[in-house]
Formats: sequence, C-alpha cells, structure tokens
Amino acid sequence: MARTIDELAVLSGVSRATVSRVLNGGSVSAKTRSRVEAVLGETNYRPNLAARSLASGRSNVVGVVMHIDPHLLFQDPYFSQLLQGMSSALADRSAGMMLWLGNRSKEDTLGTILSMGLVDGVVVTANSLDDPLVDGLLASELPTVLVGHRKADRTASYVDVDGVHAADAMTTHLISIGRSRIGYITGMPRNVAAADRLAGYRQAMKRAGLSVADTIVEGDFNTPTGVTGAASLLDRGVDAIFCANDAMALGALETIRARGLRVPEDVALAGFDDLEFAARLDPPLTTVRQGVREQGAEAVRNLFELIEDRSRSPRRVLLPTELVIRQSTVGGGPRT
Amino acid sequence: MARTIDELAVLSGVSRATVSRVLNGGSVSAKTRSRVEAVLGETNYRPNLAARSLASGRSNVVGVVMHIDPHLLFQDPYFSQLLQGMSSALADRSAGMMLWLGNRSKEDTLGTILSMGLVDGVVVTANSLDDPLVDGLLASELPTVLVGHRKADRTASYVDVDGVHAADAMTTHLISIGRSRIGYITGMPRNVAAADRLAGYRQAMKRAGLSVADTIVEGDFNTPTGVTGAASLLDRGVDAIFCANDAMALGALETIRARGLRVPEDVALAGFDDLEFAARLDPPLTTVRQGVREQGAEAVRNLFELIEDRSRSPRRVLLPTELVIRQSTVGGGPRT
DNA sequence: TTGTACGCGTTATCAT
DNA sequence: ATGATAACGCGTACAA
Repeated sequence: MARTIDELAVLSGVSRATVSRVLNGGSVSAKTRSRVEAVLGETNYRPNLAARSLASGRSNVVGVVMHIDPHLLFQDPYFSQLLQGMSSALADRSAGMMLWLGNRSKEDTLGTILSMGLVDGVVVTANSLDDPLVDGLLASELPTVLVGHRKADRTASYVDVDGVHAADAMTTHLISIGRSRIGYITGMPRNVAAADRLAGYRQAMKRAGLSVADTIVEGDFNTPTGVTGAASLLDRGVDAIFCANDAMALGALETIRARGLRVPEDVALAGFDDLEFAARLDPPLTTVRQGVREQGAEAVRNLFELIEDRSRSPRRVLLPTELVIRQSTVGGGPRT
Repeated sequence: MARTIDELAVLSGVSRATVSRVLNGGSVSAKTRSRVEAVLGETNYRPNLAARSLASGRSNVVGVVMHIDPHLLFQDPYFSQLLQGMSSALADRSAGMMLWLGNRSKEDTLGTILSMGLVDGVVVTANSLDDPLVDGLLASELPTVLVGHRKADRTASYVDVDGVHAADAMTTHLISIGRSRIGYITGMPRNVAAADRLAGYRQAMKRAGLSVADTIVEGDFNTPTGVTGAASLLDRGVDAIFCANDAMALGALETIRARGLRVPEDVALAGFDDLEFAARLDPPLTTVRQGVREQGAEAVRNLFELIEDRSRSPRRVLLPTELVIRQSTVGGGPRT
C-alpha cells in the first residue's frame, strides 16, 4: 500500500533515486532491481503523474481538439473514426488523450490547452478557412499537427487527404461513363474539404471542356440540402449528380427517386466519404473512400515526432483516397 | 512573458502567495489585486497545471472510458452524443476530459486511470454484464459514475435510461394497435441495454397474455442481423417486429420490403434509439428516443458531486424515454 | 551501481 | 491583507 516512491524506497531498503531508476529503466544491479520489484509487486504502487509531469516536463498526454458544429459531430462517423485512429496510435506509445469539443469559446479552449504542463502537443481538426483556435495553436510554442489544412498552413505539420485529386478522379469517372451535364452539390464555402473537392470537380470539368455554368449548387453537408440541391439540379436537366459527401447524396437519391427517375440510367449519382450506409443504398452508391482512421493515427505519429524533436521541420502528409465504383454510376449489375 | 508565478510576483512587487490568491480568488485588497492583474494582462502568463495538481491534489480533469467494440463506436452516434453531453457539462465547470477508448487491454487502461494525480474521477460506460474494467474502477478509491448499469451495481452511482419500461411501452403500443404476433430482435445477450429491453418486451407480452415462444431472435445491434432476423421472424408469420435498436430496424425494413410486404399494414415495425435516419425512412420509423446527451451531462454532474464530497452516498439516476410514434406502426398518414 | 540534494511551480499553513 | 515557508511526489545532476 505504498503511496509514494519514498515509501517504496524505505520498504525495499534503497534510496528514492534507485526506485525511480527501476521504474524508468535506469541502470540498476539485477539484485537490487529484483528486490525493488518484489516490493513493487505486493504494494500496488501507482506513480503520481502530476508530480512526474512537473519534474520531467512531459505529461505523456496529447490534446485533441475538434471544435466543430455539434450537429455534424453527432451524425458524421468521420469524427468517431478519427478519434479511433488517434486513440490507437496513442495506445502504441502508452500515451493519453485529452479531448476538447466545441463547448467553450475558442478563446477559453485555447487558453486551457496552452496551459503549461497539461499536454505535450495537440492535434486539431482544421476544417474552416479562418479559425482563431488553429491560428492560436500554430502561433504558440506547443507542438501542433493539423488534420486537414488551409492554404496558409504551408509551414505547419498536417495530415490530410488529397480532396482535389479525389474529386477530380470521380468527376473524370462520371465523364468516362458518358455524362456531360454533371451537377455538383458542394459543402459550406468556408469548409476546406468542401473547397478542395469543388476545386477538383472544376478542374476535371475544365480539362474535359465541359461547362460548369449553372451546374453547381451550395449545400451544407447535411442530407436536407442534398434533397433541395438535387431538385434544383434536376430542373436544369443534369444527367449526373456528384455530391460533396454521402449524406447529401442520400438526400439527392430521395429526390431523384421521388421524380421517378432511374439511377444511374437517367441520372448517375456519386458521393464522397463511403459511409457505412453507402453500400446499402438502392442502388449502392459510388463514392470516395478516405482512410479516416489512418489519418488520425498518422496525425498522432506526426505529432510525436514533433514532440521528440521540436526543431524538426514540419511534415506534411497527403493520404491516398480510393474510388469506390458501385451501381449508382455503372448500373447494370444485380440490384440488391 | 512571465512563465512562473514567482516572476509575476517580482514584476508586481508582491509575494508569490498574493499572486496565487489573485489567481484563485483569495482575499486581496482591491489595490493590490488591480496591480497584479495589470501585470497579468501584459504578460500572458499560463499556470502550470501539473504543479497545480500536485500541490492541490486536484487536476480538474475527469476521465471518460468507453471501452467498446470499435465497429459499434464507428457507426452508432450514441457515443458521439454521449461525449457531447459530457463535454458540455464539463465546460460548465471549466474542467477537462481525458478519453480512453478500447485500444489497450483493460488492465493497462485501468492502471493508467488509477494513477495518482491524473484525473479526479471517471465516467465509464457499463454495457457488458461482466466488465473487469468497471469492476476495477468501482473497487478503487477513484470517484466513479457508470453510464448504464449492471444488476450488481446497486451500490454505485450511475445514470441510465429505463430500458425495461421503454420496451414495455413500445410493446404495449404494438399490442394496442391490434398486433398479437409480435416478433423481437434482441441485441447481444451480455449487453445490459439489450437485456433490459428484452425484459421489457417479455414483461409486456406476458401481461397481455401473449406467447413469446418462437418470437425472439438474437441480433447484434448491427444492420445485417436485422436483415436476417426479420427474415426468420417473417417465416414464422409475425404481424409486427420490434427491434432492440434502429440499426437493426433498418435491416428489418429491407427484408420486409424485399418480400413485398407493406409497413405497417402487413407488418408493423418499431426500433429503439431514434437515430437521425429513423424519421427519414419510408415509412418513418416508430422508435424510442432517449436523451443521450442528457445522460452524458447528468453523469458528469453526478461525478462532480462525488468528487466534491467523497463520502456522499451513491446517486442513481434513471432518465425518462419518449415513445416516438411514426407511420411504421400507425400508418395511414401521408407517405413522404 | 547507488545515494544525496536540489529543482519543478503551485497551493496551503502559519505568522505577522 | 500580506509574506515567509513548508509541503506535494518525482526526476536527475552530481558526488560517492
């Protein structure tokens, strides 16, 4: 029942320093070590992590900041998967995670995070073009890795997927199956991922010599704007609809079917994210899969490099995406 | 650029103790206070939380443990909402959250959590009948609140919803609309919520004098088992299917429609959870709404009571649920 | 290899 | 109201 390292020292007849060495893998004679470990075994001692942090200057805890719209957080598995990936990578290093969601003002959150001795570094989701929280973190001394990135983050470490390339590939796919009037439902204009995907769509359309006048409607990543956005696009006579995420594609599918149109014969449909339900839709949805867990894990690994060598230059990682072609674009196959 | 409280003291010409009082709201003369605060303003000092924890014995951080199947965590918004509720209640107290998911062994996780000086208390999800992690937490000195509970947790503080009552109410609703061959797709047998809901179903059926021989099939809370479970039940000629959660109801709906049966005319369908998609199904799904965010927030509030008065007797809270009646059981209304 | 002694930055106790 | 001063528990130069 030893509560402190001093008590352990007394019980095992050595000095506090020796016990500390046993605990942290210093050089101790085999004999002494086994003696201390014997005591350790029968005493269920637990080190005081606050004291350890204070003395060593490291807490072995990293912060995770996901300061986003609660509604989005609720329904989009993206964030759960991101957490899982981070948690997994943290477990590999026996490190802990402090989590901040958007329940306090960004100023308050920032202040807490920057408190000394709390976290060794932080991973923050950067999905807004201007985010004072991200700016504050980057301006601070605290090692910081972004998940996602803004154009201005060229000097920061980040992990992202190449949304431009992915959206370009999807648009190219739609063109390759003979569609030319390809409508696009985008996300919030200030959302970085939305902007990237839109850019990829534009880029592919332009390369194919197709017009994007009147083919783009604005959504907000939620299903209802997929419903209304698709209605608007169908009125303009599109033969394909590419949605910036699966949630909106779900809404678009509703609208298409409500009008008695066939997918993909009349209108091809594509999403982005490959959420769980995408494969279960009727017809199964063509979409883009991004390794969200892997993003989270990579962000943590990236952060640890920064923590262990703070002078290291920023490392920027673009993870690959995968085009998942299903019957909502290539049709013909057996319907489930 | 004062980094420590001592530097602040020198800069403002007072002692370290006085600065500490200003910071923590001790009694200081207005004059002295304003002097210190002036220095404070131009120096962006941030207290060292590790030192504070060590000296005060409190970290103002609580642990949250959700040691569950990653796959479930991915797709079920339950956990996101729970986190949101907790985060919100923590923000009210300016407290932080450490999060542990199931990436390490329960022994390792338990060991870390029980380390001194890390967290002031812990909220843990208890969804398994026997969980060494929960047992270890309850056996420890650390203030602990469960979300959910096992039968044996009568001496612990917990927050839960009355799943028995809710399932009873739903079953009674199905009976009230004239169904008598009511099939039930349950969750994993060792899952507490699943067991509660099943008990509620049985209870209502028994009270109505209806047989449950051959009306219960086992699922696992995921959509595929809803598909297969419903097939099995339909073969037995049921006129209603009650699923232990919405995800399985989604699968059941697929099966029912694939057989060309009408909902609710031929088969009434009910779920549990009221997930986002439930209202969007065709027909909209009758289900049970439980205030998940509220559960999380209440768990945190409960925990703080325990932290502030460790001798306080355990407080057990059962939050109410709400029957959400939609067209999958009462039909007739306008289809969307 | 082991022990001594100091420092980490803060809160809290006790005088004044 | 304010100021010394002692904890808080651990890591780690430095000395032995």
